[in-house]
Amino acid sequence: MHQTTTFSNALIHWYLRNKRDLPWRKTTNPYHIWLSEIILQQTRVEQGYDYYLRFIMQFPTVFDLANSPEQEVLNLWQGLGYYSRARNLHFSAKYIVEELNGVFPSTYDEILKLKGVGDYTASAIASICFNEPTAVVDGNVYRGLSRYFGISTPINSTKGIKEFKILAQFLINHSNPATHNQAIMEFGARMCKPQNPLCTECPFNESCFALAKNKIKELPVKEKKIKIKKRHFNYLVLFTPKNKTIINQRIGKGIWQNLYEFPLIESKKKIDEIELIEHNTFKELFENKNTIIRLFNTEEKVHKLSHQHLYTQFWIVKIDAEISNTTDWNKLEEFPIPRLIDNFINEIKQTEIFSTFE
DNA sequence: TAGGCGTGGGC
DNA sequence: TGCCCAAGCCT
Repeated sequence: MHQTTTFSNALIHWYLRNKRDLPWRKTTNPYHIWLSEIILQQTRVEQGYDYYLRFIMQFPTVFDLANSPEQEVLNLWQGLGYYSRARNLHFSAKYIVEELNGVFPSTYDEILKLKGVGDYTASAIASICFNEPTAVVDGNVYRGLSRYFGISTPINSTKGIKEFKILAQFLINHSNPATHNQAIMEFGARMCKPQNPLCTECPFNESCFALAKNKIKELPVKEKKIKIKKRHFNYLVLFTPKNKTIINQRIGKGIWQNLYEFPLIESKKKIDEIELIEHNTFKELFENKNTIIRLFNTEEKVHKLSHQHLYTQFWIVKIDAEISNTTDWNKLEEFPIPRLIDNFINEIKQTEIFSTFE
């Protein structure tokens, strides 16, 4: 017990002198901490920082979040990725308001029931906001513990997940779990980094297993590599005489659920204009219409997701008459759209294709 | 349970 | 360039 207290005290001592000044570290409001934790899942601080400030601004309380339409939440989340986080955030806000009278749950077990909240996030909120001594185990903690103690159990195996949780729980400082948890994560993020950790200035460098055995680069161990799927996307980008286009919402499972995009034709491989206009989706939209088609990008634009590479062609389709179910080009910003589409829109707005309609 | 789910930065 | 990684969770 003495040893573990020493470990935590050294950690906290380092943290108090080296921690970054971050907005979510100035509050213990569970709603705010919850927002920050969801935003920061699999996301760097620098990337999530502005999103956090905008969410606090636009949805100051859980009631504001619960009472907004999902589309507004997704719109604010746009560009951050892993959009199920935003959908679950909104779902859980409604649950808190409707089932819990707007009172944020105050124990690990109750917090864990929120959709989108797993072991890590429940531990973080319970410790930071309610002083419950439940240890957080995120990527930083896996790395720090596996290196310092020399644990080579794969961190993404069932066995490893259990093992590291038990160790982290053993090490936690019961008199100050909030600071301990934030300290061990900050330590992994800033000192025991994945590449080029700062071992020479590390407070644990005299007793670190990985440093002593020269195994910094081998730890932590992660098993399996994901297989990248290749897909070919063809977007039909309509321009009508009155500056309208068509966008659809993605429904069902898969990527970008509930976000919007141009009409999509997916193909097994790269296709040309002949194959495009023979496709049913194209016919349903434009058969018997006067169309002028032009491929916007001669090289397929490759958009890389964590599990898929999207080889994308944007087809400009101009017609000479208005049709139904269109959206004004100037109102696209009201819809949540994936980065790939957003990038394209910003690009085309700078071309003569767009300016001829202005 | 293993696979699916975004985006951006670092080397 | 290609690969790894980032305050994970859901099904």
